[in-house]
Amino acid sequence: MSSTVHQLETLLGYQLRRASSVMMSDLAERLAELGLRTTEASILVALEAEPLITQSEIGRRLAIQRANMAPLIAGLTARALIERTNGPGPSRPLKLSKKGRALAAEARKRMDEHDAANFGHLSATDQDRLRAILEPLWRGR
Amino acid sequence: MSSTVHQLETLLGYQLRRASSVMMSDLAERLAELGLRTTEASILVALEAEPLITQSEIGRRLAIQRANMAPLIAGLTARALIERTNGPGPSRPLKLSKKGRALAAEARKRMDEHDAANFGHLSATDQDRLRAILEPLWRGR
DNA sequence: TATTGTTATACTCTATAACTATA
DNA sequence: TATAGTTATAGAGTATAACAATA
Repeated sequence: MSSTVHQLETLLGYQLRRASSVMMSDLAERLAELGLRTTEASILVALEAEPLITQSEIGRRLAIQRANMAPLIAGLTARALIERTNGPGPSRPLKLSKKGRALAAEARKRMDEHDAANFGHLSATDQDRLRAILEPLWRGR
Repeated sequence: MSSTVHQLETLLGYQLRRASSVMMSDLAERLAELGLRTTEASILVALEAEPLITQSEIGRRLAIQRANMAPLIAGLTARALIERTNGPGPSRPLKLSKKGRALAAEARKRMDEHDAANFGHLSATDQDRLRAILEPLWRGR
């Protein structure tokens, strides 16, 4: 019956935050070897998975706001990793350049290695359980 | 045998990031009603749980660097939420003021509500499983 | 009018380097 | 010397507001 004051570690939200922070650092390190930040890599990989979508559509998929997409796309374009196509209207769908496609594949490989290194020890069942818990948290049930 | 390009959502690391991001936003909203940012609230709650530790020790517990602790502590001190004691040496252990203790309790309550709202639907077993997966990720096995 | 893309701006968290003061 | 605290500074991600161009 001691007046135990709860530690932050008892909170699942806190556990999630600390785990995510360490995971992001690990991923950032792996991607830095490719000259990519995590957001840049996620854009390349998203575009690889779904070619010819617009930058605002990528932003919607990755939860990056329009205003923040602009400089990211500008940077990737300046590095000749992506190109704008001549779509009709203001949208200008994006595509990976040859160089961009190769880098996207490399980035995807690093992400796979990151996942394997950090979650590979979990059983397939536990991996499925984890996904089933996490996904509704950000998709909103 | 289609050449399916993997989606980011298949990666557990990505799931963790998106979930953590949404959870942090939710928590930040709840704490903002108390005039606290997440880092500030975590410092108050940590100090409530373990009185009279130094600011660098708090930083070690919460993974906040010394250099970043300085302005945080200065801000909380200016708001009369914490006070420095006259410990020997350069350490100057911290303590919550009466006002700080009350706010820490409020913050802790918001954190509990946040956890309940977002993880409360999970069975006790699933909550234990989640903690057992997350904690080693940041403690380093 | 609604959407896209852009610019400007600001806030939060995090990171490194360098300095002072104290044991 | 090792640790604590501080200052300055920078990078990265995220947020809002406002504007122009296009359907």
